[in-house]
Amino acid sequence: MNILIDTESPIPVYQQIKNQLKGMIMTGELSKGVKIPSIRDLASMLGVSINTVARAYYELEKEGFLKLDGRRGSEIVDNPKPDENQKKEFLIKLTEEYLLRTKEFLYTKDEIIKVIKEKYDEIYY
Amino acid sequence: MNILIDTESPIPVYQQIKNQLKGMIMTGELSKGVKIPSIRDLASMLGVSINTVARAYYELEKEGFLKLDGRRGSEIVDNPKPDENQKKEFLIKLTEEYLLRTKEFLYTKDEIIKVIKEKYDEIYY
DNA sequence: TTTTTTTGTATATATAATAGATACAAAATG
DNA sequence: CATTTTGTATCTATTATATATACAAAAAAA
Repeated sequence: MNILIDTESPIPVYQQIKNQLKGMIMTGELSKGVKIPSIRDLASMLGVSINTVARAYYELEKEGFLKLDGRRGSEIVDNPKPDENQKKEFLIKLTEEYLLRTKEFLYTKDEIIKVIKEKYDEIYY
Repeated sequence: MNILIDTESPIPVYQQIKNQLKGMIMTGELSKGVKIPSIRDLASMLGVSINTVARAYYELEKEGFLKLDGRRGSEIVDNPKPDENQKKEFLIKLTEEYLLRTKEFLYTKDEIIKVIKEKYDEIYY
């Protein structure tokens, strides 16, 4: 369970947790039936309050990724295939946001693509 | 004066304004001595409150980019050359954050670069 | 000059989001 | 049983963002 928290990021912590878990679920790194750490344990591992993790889990449950089964712990209930349309839209939205932010220094297209190529493998593997 | 506001973005509006202006100043698109729109005019153009633009201008003044001269309007007082190291670091940080967020759906390098190429011109011009 | 408009500024407020501490009850564990 | 561990609920602190509105000085118009 390798979750990275960036406190400098404008993305709230509960979302960072949620999104990284979601990625692990959709790729099958966390697969159906697997028990995930209790809210308390993960909170303690990450050094955040239990409510922060609880919110991440709660939203993942709402989206059908896992089940918070009473007080029996939490486990993955589905590894949905990402909706291709939604996936495409998401990338577009993230990219627009990203490029807008780069305008603080105004980079050339080539500069940006170069860094993407350099960082991609580092982040993805 | 082409400033884009993304209300969906986690980046606050006043920062979006500030950062895009900063970009224009550093590239010389807005150069020394140029009068920039009044706080009210820009606020009205962008559809935000005057305080939001005022905050952007105020912070740019604090950083030495422009002067809010009493009630005589606002003008650019400097076109600092971006520190190349800082500029490079900034792009790397943004890119890492961006790629980390894309992991919610896991894209190929080519998918990402394709969208970057498609969106770049749209955002930059 | 006098009046009107336009400027940046200050204040007070609404709203929302984030995250935390803490207590609770049900289930699992021993 | 008793204890520990679970998710849940509640209440609160803090901060950030953005707004409306009023103000006074300067500029522009009359």
